[in-house]
Amino acid sequence: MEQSLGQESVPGFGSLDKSKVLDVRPLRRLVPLFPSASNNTSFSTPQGAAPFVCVSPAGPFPPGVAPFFPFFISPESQRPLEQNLQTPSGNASFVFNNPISNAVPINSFRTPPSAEANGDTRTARRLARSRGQPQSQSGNAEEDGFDGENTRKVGSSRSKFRSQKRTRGGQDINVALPDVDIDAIIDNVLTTYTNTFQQTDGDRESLVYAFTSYDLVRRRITQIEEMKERIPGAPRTGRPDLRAGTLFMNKGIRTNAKKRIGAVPGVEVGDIFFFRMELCLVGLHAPTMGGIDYMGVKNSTEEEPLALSIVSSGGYEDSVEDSNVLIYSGQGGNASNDFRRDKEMKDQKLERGNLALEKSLHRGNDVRVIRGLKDVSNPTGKVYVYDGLYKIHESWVDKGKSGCNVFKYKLVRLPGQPEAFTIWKSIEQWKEETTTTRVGLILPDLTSGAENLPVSLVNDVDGEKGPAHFTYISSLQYSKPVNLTEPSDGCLCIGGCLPGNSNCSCIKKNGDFLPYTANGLLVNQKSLLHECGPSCQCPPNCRNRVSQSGLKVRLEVFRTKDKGWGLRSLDPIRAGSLLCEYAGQVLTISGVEEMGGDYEDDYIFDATRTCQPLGVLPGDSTETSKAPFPLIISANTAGNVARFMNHSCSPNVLWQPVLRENKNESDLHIAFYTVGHIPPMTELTYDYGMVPQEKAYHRKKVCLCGSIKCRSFFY
DNA sequence: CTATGTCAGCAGTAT
DNA sequence: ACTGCTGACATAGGT
Repeated sequence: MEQSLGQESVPGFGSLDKSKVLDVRPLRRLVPLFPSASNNTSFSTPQGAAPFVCVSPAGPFPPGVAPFFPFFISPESQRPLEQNLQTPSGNASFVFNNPISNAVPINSFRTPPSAEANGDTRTARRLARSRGQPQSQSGNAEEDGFDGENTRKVGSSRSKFRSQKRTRGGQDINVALPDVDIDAIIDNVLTTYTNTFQQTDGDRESLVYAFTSYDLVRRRITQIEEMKERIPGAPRTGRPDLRAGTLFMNKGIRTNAKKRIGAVPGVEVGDIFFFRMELCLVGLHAPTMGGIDYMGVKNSTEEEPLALSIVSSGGYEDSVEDSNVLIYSGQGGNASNDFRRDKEMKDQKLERGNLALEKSLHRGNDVRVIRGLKDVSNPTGKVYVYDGLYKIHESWVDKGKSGCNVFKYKLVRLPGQPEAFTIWKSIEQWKEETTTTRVGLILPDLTSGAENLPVSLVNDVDGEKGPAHFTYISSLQYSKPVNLTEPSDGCLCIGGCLPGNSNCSCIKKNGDFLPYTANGLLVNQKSLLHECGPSCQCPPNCRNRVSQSGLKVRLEVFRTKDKGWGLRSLDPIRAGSLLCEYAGQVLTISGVEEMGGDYEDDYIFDATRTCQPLGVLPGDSTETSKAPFPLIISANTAGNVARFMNHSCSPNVLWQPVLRENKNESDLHIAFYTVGHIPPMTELTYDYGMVPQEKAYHRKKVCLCGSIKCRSFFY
């Protein structure tokens, strides 16, 4: 699918000699670096680019500059600074361009009832939703004891596992389902939320926390659901997005529960979402399915409904060439997408959302627009982009396909807002055109085909023609094998490892969980992740080999304003996605120490470094990453895109030690996963962390990440 | 592999 | 009680 893209879209670089290494100083550092004497080599870019040798010292961090929050930030240039301002005390000090008028509580914002009321009254029986596996013809299907009501509660006296044998395609598998207490996790999230955050509207930090925890819980529920899928008769919770949503809404782990006209505090133009429930959670758009959100607003005389936000998902043929204009169809009339009613089309009526849009046209209030697009990484799914405020310019009635009346509304984007949807359009073109005229493009693929996707190199900031040249390798290079302390054997899952299979030794090592969801998202950060490796029987596409599959999103090395080169993505990325691993040459400890104090390498990844745990499910696992043995990687002369990732004290990417099963040698890798959803063109950063012992190759550097949590230096 | 169909879901609004 | 620009999967149709 994606594999073919790489070579074909990179014309003219096949002749490049990847073995040529330019020796120039790295750029990601914030300390002044001056041209080294080492000369460039015969490597030449089409533009005759000179290797980059120097990064100007960055001045003191300018006051008032946007603090860096994880996973929401669009490129700085596209953000109005004042939107990110916060007082050090954590009090929200957002600047509202649109004063909130007539904020009204949502009447269904329930106060948290007792934990028992949280949805378990339902008897979700979604039985024959199998993916080809035989359903309950096995005799013991009914006696498994899953009673639906208590599955998620931790039974104090219950055994840790409920398991049963069943045959599947002649192969005996043992399905185990560890008890997981989602309610306890939620309670922990709630405690952190209420204790740590002010929850005043406009506090982006609490919004980010609620939002990130939501997806963590959603992934966790998904993981458990995928195990249950393989146990006949086990009750199915159904959609994890809704399930997690209900829990969060009922507990009040959400922001902006009051409806309002105009901008929503804490939500920034360009923020992306992957579920409609996420829009509800942050107060951007309340209806879980409906396309138009509105509320009654008091006029001088009476109350009238006004439109607040719309979600445009292309379901009603709304598209228009100008991406600042949106033609939106009213709601109603199309009974065809609802099986409960007849399939006839009807005339739309001027009621509900349609009436609100009409009133908003006359009142002239701002309307938030969320654009739904097909998600590249997950073709069945959608990604929602908050495209900022629009105004309704006109409305009319059209005849739909079946001759019925359809209301149409023309919305025009307010000027002066950060770019959001338009940048997506540009990216679409950049990716398709091979002879692109993109400003600042230096190389269409700096990997020269070494990855399955091209990685572009751009600089639209200054005159630098590119980073120091290095050999592009996509994984680790060992000078000699390292012996494992505990030699281990791989698993025997010939068809691939499946969730809940307690016979799989790799799954066992991960605490009986397959650490990834079916679409390859990391469920949670672990101190050490066990993937299948060379000694396993499973195929390369095994679900427990996510970090081995190469790049999945279109990455780009770009020139930052003050931090040298950086890494970003052209594609939107879901929370928990694999980004890449840290490739380079594995150094032996003794080898490094022999080099003594003179050894300087800014491309060192030392797996003994420690970071604040990130993206960890509260109450589930609070471990920080810990490698089972020392691993020092140098990407100085050979490495991959990871070497361009800058440090941040509020990162949007986490690193994770991954052990791939191998009998005789160590096969420890460092893989990077996204903490939250990341919009296109957002710089990707991780926490370089602290090192236990400062050595020659750990030089202290001044941090300019700009986060309110900034520790001011890193290694 | 793209389009259309099926179906349970849920928050919110309307009655 | 009713509504809806869901979301995941299944099936059908196309190249």
